Amino acid sequence: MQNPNNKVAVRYPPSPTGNLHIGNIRTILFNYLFAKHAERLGTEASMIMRFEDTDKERSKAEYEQVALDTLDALGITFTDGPYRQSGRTNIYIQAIQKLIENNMAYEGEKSKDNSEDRVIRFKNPNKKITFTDAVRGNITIDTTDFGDFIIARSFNNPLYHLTVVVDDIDMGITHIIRGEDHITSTPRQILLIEALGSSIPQYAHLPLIIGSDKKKLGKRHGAVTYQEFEKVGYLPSAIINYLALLGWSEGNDREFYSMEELEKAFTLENVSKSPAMFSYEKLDSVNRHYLLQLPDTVYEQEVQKYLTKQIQIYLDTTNKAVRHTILHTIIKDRISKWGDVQNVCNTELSWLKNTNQLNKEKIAWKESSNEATKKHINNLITLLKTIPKNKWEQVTNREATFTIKNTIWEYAETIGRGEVLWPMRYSLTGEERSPDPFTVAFILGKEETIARLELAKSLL
RNA sequence: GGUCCCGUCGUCCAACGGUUAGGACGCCAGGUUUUCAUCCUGGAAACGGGGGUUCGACUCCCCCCGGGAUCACCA
Repeated sequence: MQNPNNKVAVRYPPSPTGNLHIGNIRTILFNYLFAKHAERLGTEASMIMRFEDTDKERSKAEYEQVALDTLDALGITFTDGPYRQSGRTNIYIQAIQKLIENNMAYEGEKSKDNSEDRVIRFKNPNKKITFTDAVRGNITIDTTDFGDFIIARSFNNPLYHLTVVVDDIDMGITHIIRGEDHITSTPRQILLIEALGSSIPQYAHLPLIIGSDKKKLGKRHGAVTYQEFEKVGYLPSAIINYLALLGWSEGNDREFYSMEELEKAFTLENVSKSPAMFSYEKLDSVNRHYLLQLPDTVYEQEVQKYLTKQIQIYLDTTNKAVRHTILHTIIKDRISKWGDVQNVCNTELSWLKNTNQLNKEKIAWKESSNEATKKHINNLITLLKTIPKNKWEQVTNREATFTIKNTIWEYAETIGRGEVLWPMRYSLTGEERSPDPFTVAFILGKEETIARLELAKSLL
């Protein structure tokens, strides 16, 4: 653990060459959690936002804003920045000059493109570097293989390895927490740090998030940027919770954590070493958990944004109890994320608009005869007619559903539930799958329910 | 191919020398007011292989095998 008097500084260094994807976010999240955890223990912690945009060809300002918005949406904050490497060229030039003066770097042969620039190479001392990784322990790599690697295209065109090192030193970064894909480049950065006369920070290399093919998660694995997840309708709390558990656990079987709880529990020691496969199914299930915990008012407000136009219009014309039943009982039971709402509207609620054609063959239950079914429907009509209209259309709660059920139940039990209930449900919806017949009848109202039953009866 | 990293159910994580190897997702079965969904209960499902060390190894060591990352004038 950190000494309370120590400072801790981490950085979020995306390069704005595309939207933040799930791997970037997980790395940033772990940096954030590490810093916050230290802070809770009394250590002064700073999180530095830094855009690494030295690749002028691919970097775009719009991506920076999207990245900032993404972190904001997820509740991941930073204390310094955002900095931009493109605006810090002078610092890099100074570093390059210092290296050249100290005979640790030199101008190499002419750049291979058409410019007049001469590349700057680092004079590799060719030695073995051992560093301690907070996740994996000691790692030793011989830097001889790297040769005199290039650190800048020209004096005012520094390259990645130089800029990260200079920035990390300049910004006082104490902990570099990044993806496992950076392990091999760590020694060459350490070489640079030593040449610049600074001390080596603590490293922690996180296991990669992989796709179902076990390869590093990327575009070809489908939706991987936050924007895509947002569009499909995942909750930030679910994404955070799921991502935190991809490559980390408290050491027990706990499954759910709020951001605050993560801040309290997170330690680098509990980060796992092996890669983690991303599972949309598991994310769905975590998301459903959080969806169910939303307060009714919040849920209703959000779910409306995803309703189909027809359902929205329908809900505007109906009473409170029906509206509540559709939103909370029918839809909520069938979605794990907002993006599922539309599909439920189109399938499980298709019967609301009364355009479903009844297939005569499907009205009767299994081996049941049309004749018997016709009789049951007729009896149902008789029973249902005994329910007063005002009782059917209870506006305060779903009591009407139970009234309908109670009225029919004894008959259904006597004859056989399937024999009676299937024809009723099918006649009302014209669908092989739908909510239960009592709920459907309640929503449809007395007149419509009886009309549909009469229609089905006439077909038999 | 060189170098480096990793290796517990299909997947995500537990068990850090002694457990019937545990939880979750998914899957299967049964149940809960007919169907679908929800919910409940139950079930199948793993220590990559071989040597050691030890009274005792998933846990420690070595070898093999397997998977991945990285080897840019990208970051």
